[in-house]
Amino acid sequence: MIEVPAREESKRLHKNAADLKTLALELGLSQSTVSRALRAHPGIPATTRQRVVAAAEAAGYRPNARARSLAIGRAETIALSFPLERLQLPETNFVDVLAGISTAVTRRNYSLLLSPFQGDEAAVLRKLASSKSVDGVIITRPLVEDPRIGLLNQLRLPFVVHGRSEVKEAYSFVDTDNDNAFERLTGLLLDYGHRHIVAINGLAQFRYVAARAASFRRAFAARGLTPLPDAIEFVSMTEATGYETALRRLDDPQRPTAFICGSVFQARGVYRALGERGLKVGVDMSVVCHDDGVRGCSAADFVPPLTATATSIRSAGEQLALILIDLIEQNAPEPVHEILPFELVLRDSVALAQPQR
Amino acid sequence: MIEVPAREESKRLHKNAADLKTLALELGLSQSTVSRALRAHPGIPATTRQRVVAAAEAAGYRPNARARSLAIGRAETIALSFPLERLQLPETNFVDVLAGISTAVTRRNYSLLLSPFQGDEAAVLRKLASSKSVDGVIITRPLVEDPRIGLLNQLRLPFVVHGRSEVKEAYSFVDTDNDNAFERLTGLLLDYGHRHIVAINGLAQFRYVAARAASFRRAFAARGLTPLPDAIEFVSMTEATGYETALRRLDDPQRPTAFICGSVFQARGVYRALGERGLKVGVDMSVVCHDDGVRGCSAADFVPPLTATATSIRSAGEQLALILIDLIEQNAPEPVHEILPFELVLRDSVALAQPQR
DNA sequence: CCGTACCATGCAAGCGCTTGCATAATACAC
DNA sequence: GTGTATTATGCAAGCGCTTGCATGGTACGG
Repeated sequence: MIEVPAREESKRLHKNAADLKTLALELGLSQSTVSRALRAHPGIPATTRQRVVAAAEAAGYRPNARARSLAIGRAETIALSFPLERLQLPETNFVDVLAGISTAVTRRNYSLLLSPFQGDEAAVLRKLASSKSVDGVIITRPLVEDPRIGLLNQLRLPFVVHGRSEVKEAYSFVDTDNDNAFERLTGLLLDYGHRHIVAINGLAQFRYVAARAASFRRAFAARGLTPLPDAIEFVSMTEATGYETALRRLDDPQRPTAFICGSVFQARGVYRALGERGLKVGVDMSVVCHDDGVRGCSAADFVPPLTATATSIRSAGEQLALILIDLIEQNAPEPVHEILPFELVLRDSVALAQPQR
Repeated sequence: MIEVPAREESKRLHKNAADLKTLALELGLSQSTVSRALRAHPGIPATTRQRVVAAAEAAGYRPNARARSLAIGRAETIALSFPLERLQLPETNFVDVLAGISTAVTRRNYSLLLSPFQGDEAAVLRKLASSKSVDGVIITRPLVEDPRIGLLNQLRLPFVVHGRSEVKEAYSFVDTDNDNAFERLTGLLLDYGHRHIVAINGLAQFRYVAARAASFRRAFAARGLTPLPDAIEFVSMTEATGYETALRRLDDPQRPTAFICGSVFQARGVYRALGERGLKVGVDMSVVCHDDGVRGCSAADFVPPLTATATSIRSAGEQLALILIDLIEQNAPEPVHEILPFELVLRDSVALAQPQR
């Protein structure tokens, strides 16, 4: 029996036991037992566990995360690596992914470290790996041949990619079904009789852009048709480029009858251009879009409402985090590949193609 | 002289020295010296330092952040506590703050932990404090009487508030100059002859909302006028509420001649409502807005462009992080109060009030 | 050549937690 | 009553770094 001095007793009331040691002392137990009790290790009888848990709660004790992570060799933290610009532009997709990641990370009792970079992402990844500040990392926007995949494999830092790359190495990813979404949108316009369709796509370096371009052509091919050689525009995903591109194509003597946009932002720009040229969406011109936008900047709020393929970017974020944590905890020995479905939401932005003008 | 076995030598080439110990061994120095050299402590001669730094770089060595933070008692990490919804809605302000925080945190060689909550923020803050995962926290959207301030002071967790509260306790904050911005906008409309102005404000529980309401009245008072009793609407900061509120006020027999909005989102809703009622902004009706929006959803892109007060939310974020880190590192013993200026950008959304209808 | 400085480096004790192994205590079988 | 399982708990060695203090070595003035 250990004599607990009265001082200790009063201490318990006054200050939160910040310490495993103090807590153990107060309970008259060893640190090991207390530690194991808190983690519900087998071999600790329920009565002891309850006593310990109650005391910990009363004292407001929580294990020091730094010490714990040093001891167990894991930080129970993952990082999201991203170019800082994705926070500067109104990249709602990114924010949506972030929301999904946050949710899942919290649910699994992990923490999320934000790791923005400007310029040299590889250096940041190297630093994350060698300083062991996180157990794994999520990377986004893979290039067609993305060097980060090789690097991370070599650094042995668990990672998951949002999107796919064409590299031969093994890696886990979560991606939306771009391939079929763009094909579906294109098919829709073709079935409405449109032939001169302009696809406002993203920048060619990204894999998903290539995938979308291919899907576009596939939809034509499936109907025994061929798009015009300059049907696809490879530009950035902003309102401004959507606007400029649309304007340029509208002023072309060969004016298209429909636009497919890669994002709501581009679509917003297209709407603006059409407005300026006095063309009514869904009457004089058809517009569709991949990416439904997020609440408040949503395709549904366009005037007229925009027909679009919607995917839950948020759940992509959740999957990314969950898969990464599984990878870290070895629950998933094999690389995981997940392709999320999309949904086509018909609204009022598509008209039957004019017979001929 | 220590005999370094050949194996060690080859090891150096093959695998990155993950360890202070190994690195020290390779250099024939003690851990202390290597550690101090890397941190550029005084007392380590330059030649030694260079040798050590070179070896560390060659080996790709970076101190284990977990061990370091345990040893120094700091995590060199701060958290941003926020309600998860702020990532779900297109809260561009929030993202802008986040961008600013990210930038500053990175610049100071700290890390940023994202700490979203749903429901009980106090519990999350308590956990952050007791598990010592971060050295400090940024909180946002203070209430008029915000209990978090007392809590954090009591937990002795350094913190900075984005915005102000009315609590008596000491705390550091960064805020925009809401007080004067709303007054300026109101004054502008009054000077254009408007008298029946509706202010679409935020929810009353937030301190900045109260501040804006007061400024609104102050502008009237400064001209010997009084706003109508129901001039101020306390609603949420979304497009939908902007729309609904505007519609309701437009259909009121006492139709206002001008609207002031608390955010671009509300303003977007107002524009939509006006469109539906066939009213032309800047001709039949005047609209101004506090908050310039961010690129791509900016007041400048409205049709017609929206007159607004602009503040750099991003630099608010930077200040928040910098101040917090100073607080943590004791560079700022006193609470810091920073009020950021705004700028009034005149565009085309304001007309002279009709003589009388 | 000695004493005092000062310089360059090392020793070892933490930081607070986890965990393999050991140990005391109890239960059970015979 | 003895031997063996089983149970409940403790010991102590880390995890990899920092840092106060100690130490051996060199420089320098007298």
